[in-house]
Amino acid sequence: MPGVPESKSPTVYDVARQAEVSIATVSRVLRRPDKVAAATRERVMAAVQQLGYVPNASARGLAGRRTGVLGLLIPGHDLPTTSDREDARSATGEVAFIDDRDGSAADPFRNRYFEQLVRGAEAAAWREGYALMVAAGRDMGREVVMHDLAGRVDGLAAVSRTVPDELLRTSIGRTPLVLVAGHSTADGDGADGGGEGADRAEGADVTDGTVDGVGPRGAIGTTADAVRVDNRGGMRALVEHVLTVKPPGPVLYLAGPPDSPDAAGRAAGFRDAIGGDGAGGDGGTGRDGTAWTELLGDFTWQGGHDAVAAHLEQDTPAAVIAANDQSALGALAALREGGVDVPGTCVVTGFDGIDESRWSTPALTTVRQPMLDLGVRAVELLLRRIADPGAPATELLLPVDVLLRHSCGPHR
Amino acid sequence: MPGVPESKSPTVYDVARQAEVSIATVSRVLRRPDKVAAATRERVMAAVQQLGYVPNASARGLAGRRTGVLGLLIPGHDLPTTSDREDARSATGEVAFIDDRDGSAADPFRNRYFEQLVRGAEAAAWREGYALMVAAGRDMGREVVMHDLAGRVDGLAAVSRTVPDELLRTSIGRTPLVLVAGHSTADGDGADGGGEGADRAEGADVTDGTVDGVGPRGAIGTTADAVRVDNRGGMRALVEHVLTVKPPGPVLYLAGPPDSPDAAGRAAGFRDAIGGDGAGGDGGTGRDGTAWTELLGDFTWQGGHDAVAAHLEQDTPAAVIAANDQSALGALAALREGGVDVPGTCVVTGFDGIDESRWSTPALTTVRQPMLDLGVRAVELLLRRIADPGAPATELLLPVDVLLRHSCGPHR
DNA sequence: GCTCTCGATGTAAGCGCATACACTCGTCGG
DNA sequence: CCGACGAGTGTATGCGCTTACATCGAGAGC
Repeated sequence: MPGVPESKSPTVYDVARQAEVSIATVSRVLRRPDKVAAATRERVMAAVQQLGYVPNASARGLAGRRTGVLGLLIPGHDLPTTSDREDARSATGEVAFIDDRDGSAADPFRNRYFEQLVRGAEAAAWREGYALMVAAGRDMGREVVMHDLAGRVDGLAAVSRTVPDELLRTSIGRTPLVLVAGHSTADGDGADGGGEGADRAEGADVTDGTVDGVGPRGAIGTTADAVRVDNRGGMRALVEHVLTVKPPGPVLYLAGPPDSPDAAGRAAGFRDAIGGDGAGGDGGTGRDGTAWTELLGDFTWQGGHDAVAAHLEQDTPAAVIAANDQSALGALAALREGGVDVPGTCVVTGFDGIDESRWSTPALTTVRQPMLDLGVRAVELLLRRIADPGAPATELLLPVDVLLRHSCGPHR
Repeated sequence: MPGVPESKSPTVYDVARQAEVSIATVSRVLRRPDKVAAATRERVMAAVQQLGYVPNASARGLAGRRTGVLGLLIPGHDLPTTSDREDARSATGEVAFIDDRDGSAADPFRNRYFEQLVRGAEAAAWREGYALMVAAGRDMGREVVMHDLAGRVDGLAAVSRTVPDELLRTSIGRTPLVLVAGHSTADGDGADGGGEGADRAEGADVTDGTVDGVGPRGAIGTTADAVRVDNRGGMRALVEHVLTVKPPGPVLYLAGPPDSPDAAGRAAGFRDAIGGDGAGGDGGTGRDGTAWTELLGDFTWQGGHDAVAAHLEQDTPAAVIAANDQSALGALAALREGGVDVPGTCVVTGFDGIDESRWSTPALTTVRQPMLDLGVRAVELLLRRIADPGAPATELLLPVDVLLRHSCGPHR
């Protein structure tokens, strides 16, 4: 290519020569323009433009001892569909016909909330002058991912349980770390089992280096910051609302599996709201006199359906509070089969905000995790930690969004 | 903190000293282990472990003249909800009650396919030893984003129309670039208006530095690689399928707005499939004798509904092929109102694969863009370009997925 | 008129790593 | 027994930038 200076990218030296200044001045113009005389500044800027100079981030990172990059580790696999469908299809290069009559093929990443997380984190990072690097935790080579990532970033936000705590601790080394409570069905959080008061729902910073090990903060828990979602407070708020709008009559709480931290947090929220006696049992009378019963579910449609159907044999509830959407949808079906009008006779609520909840009949009132916010807060926490590595571990408890829909009747 | 070596991160020098070798050997152990004697290698690895050494990516990038990072630029805004809901909410720290009876609040990023794109790109990048950096194009400071990004990555994949072509060209400079056709409703592609043959649908590489300027490749088009989605081929395949399963009777094509490249590509696909005469008009007889009519829609529910409702006054179609899902859903409603059984009397198809299509009654057969694939291919193309900067611009046309659902009856 | 101060700019020393090249020392063919 | 060879390792340089420090002038203060 004769004549065309297709050469290497220009460097500060090239700019300096062009502008007839030293490289230090070039650097100053770019980093702290106020430290340079206006005339000089303009001369340098002109040279930058003219040469199409783009600062080399590696060099900057090396010299400045910071990369200006934050990492976000989300759950994921190794191109799950690539080796199967994708590659096969692409090889033939033909349109694929997919039988989606059961709705299963619609999306390989159902309820894909991570886009929100990424966007929130990216925006927050950018706002503070950082770039965002994303990586998916994979089954194979996790150490490699982590190791690699750790060397590239100034700090790392990891969706909890994406990689084992153990690995986090060893691979990460000195890299600031923030744990992010992930999608509720994919991990545990909200296991706020202790005796904390209602103020935990206020989203205030809770400084604690000694949380009891439950939840996403295991072994590493005591040394890492974390952003969590307030399952308990969300359920409490939801139930309090339901109590004001439901028809007169008993309340049914459709619990989740006992070993799920999510289920535990939500159950605690329910008890907070219903109040009264029976806090330790499976039923009782709430502080406002409302009778309530707790049924054991397993987070599945069938489980919710069967439990409620069985219960209908003996009693008709005025409200079914389910610990998640799937079981709420099952309950909805059972009520329909039992001829119970929803929301006229009985209101129903779910938890999680899965896509299906929006399209059920009636549409399900549910609770959504603030994924965008999670991303934003995680980054904010991370930046705070980077700024002050010595600060005590902080836990942020984010309030949820309650989505009021038809299944709990007219609102307000 | 006395005693605790909370010092800086260890470097190759520390490892070298610990293992009693030179830094070159340490580097070799990490980069090309086969070049080092087994005993030495183990000694070094032990030191690495012991010190918790993590290579500094900036230094590596500087010395190696490559960052090992690819950039992905997706459309987006500046925390759209942050300054409003998020910040307001977080300030109070309380659970937000959102009236979602109309379904509008369910998700700030409806039909958010970008998670797929990111995952595909990330996985493909990782597979080749690269990390992925994502950035959202924002209204403000685009130059800054681009400039910054350009200095950080070895190559950049940009969803087309995320930033102006102009900016791409100037900011990017020498950085390898691949354009990615974005979500169909957000940008244009498939404007394969030229006289290309059916082979364009085969997903083969199409080498052309001289595409007519339509579509995402504007001024910069002739110099950048691109990955596109085959709207035309997708519609053609879909229509061919419909012709084999529909009841006897005429076909209605519900077109999109004339100025949309998407609409143009899909209309062309329809004509490819239906064949016969009338290729230039708004109706005719297909090559298999099927009568067809084209109605002008505008991609909206109402437009689809009204057009079909009006048409029903004079004729009952055996198939309604809509240029997108929204208008297909409108058509579905009009048919229901008109007492036309779907899919018994008339089959219906959409295009785009929006969430609603899955939950309509009957569920809508539609076409989905292979976002995961798009991400994978974009990265592959990018890597190819990085490897051979001098290669002619390549355009990849990806086949779509047809999601067969109840609205087009029993399949096969 | 001379020193002092301070703003503007230049000089030069790394930042941590990869790698070309030099060097050492067995091994092997002759 | 000697030189060529090659595997294994060390030395030294530079990647492009930031920044502490030195330098230089031009007013300000006396």
